[in-house]
Amino acid sequence: MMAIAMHTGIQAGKIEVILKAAQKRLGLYGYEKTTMQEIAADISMSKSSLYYYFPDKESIFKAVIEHEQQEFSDLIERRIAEVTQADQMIMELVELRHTLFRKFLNLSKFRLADHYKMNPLFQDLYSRMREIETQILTTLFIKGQESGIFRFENASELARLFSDLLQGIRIMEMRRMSRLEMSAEEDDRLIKMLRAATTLFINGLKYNKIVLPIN
Amino acid sequence: MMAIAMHTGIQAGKIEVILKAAQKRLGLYGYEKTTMQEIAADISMSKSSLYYYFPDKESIFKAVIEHEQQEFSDLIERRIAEVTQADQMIMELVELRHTLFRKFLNLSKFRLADHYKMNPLFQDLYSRMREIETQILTTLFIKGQESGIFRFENASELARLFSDLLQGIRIMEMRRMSRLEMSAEEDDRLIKMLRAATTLFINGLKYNKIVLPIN
DNA sequence: TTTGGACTTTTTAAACAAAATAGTCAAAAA
DNA sequence: TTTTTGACTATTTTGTTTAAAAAGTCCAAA
Repeated sequence: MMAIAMHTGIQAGKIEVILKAAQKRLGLYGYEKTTMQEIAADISMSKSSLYYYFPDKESIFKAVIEHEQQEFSDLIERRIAEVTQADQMIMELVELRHTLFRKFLNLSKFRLADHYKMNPLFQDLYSRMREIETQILTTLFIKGQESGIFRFENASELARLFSDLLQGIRIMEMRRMSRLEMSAEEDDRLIKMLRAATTLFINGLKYNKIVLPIN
Repeated sequence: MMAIAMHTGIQAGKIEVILKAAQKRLGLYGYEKTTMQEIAADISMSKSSLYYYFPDKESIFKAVIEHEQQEFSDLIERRIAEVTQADQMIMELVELRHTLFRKFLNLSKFRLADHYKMNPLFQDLYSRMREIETQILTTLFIKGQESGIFRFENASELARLFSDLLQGIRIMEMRRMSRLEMSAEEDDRLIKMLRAATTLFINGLKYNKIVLPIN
């Protein structure tokens, strides 16, 4: 989005209008059930005009999701700065991450059935988000280690393990759910599971005297 | 298999021959790529004869897998009896479970891509296996609690959390793998991750003074 | 620089035919 | 009476064709 705007000198206003319309359609019908025609009609434009601002359909939705993602990263950074202890920061991260998870679930109608064969587009963005998460976790683990509350080797491996483990809980819990949506109770249950796992994980790290056998 | 044998008085010998042939084909080509014709040909029988011993294709493969499953349960029981401490038993369970996981992976060519849309048949058996695992874990957690090393509430919820978490690690790790098989290094990495998670989990339980917020 | 109408190309959907496979049955063999 | 088989039917999968929908292009006009 920025790249396009920069090398062609297109006004950002129109782009935002397009993205907003795309986001709305994405939330209501999902990627595949939204046509360029419809987006154009929503904002009283011709389809061709969309192609003036974006090279293809994918780019539009990519921009929409990247925007969400950026907002998340910023939020995390701000919130985490408010806390000083590593273990509290980790817990905070888990909470925020879950909020985003729920949001994405609504946003693009991620059902678990779609989850795997999700458009490569989403796959990419999704995995990038997990990279960001792992990155943040790594720094938090190191912070905890430096302040003397955690003991372990290889922070990034540990971060990945933790991230996988949380993702695993999400997937497992979703498999048990009614296929089409997540109820408030199911959501509540999921976040409780995540909290419990996090508590245990952090506790395990705190009092652990042995070197973990990863790598 | 037993049910059929019982109410019709069929000799068990033939049934075992069929199951052995089916198991071989299952390992080589998987469920969908194995035809009744082929199984029959392998043991110089006509297809119709298979239907004398089994009501349908599914039943044959169901019997094959149930057999594996039973062997696993028995093995677990024997091995666990050899250890006295709950935490060691849990670790032992994780190791054995991984062995079975690897075996199934080969046996029925479970790729992660198939994993979700796996035949309902396997879905059932698979989830039953996880039930067994959770059951065993529950008793082990209670045992640990009684001997005073663990502190928590609701053992069965805890067991499910742990079981999910391990399954999640498996899934996540497999997603990163080369699609068609699991190499020795990948297998090694996976079991190390599982061990690390288990160690942390157990440690978290051991020194945990807080009540976990599940339920 | 931006837009829209006419156009081409690619993807998806539907309908149908052909092939492969699961499953049935009655008669023959053991 | 139990077991086996070949000939049969039913169901599922695969492939092909065609029509429709949607993506994407291009150029002249605003």
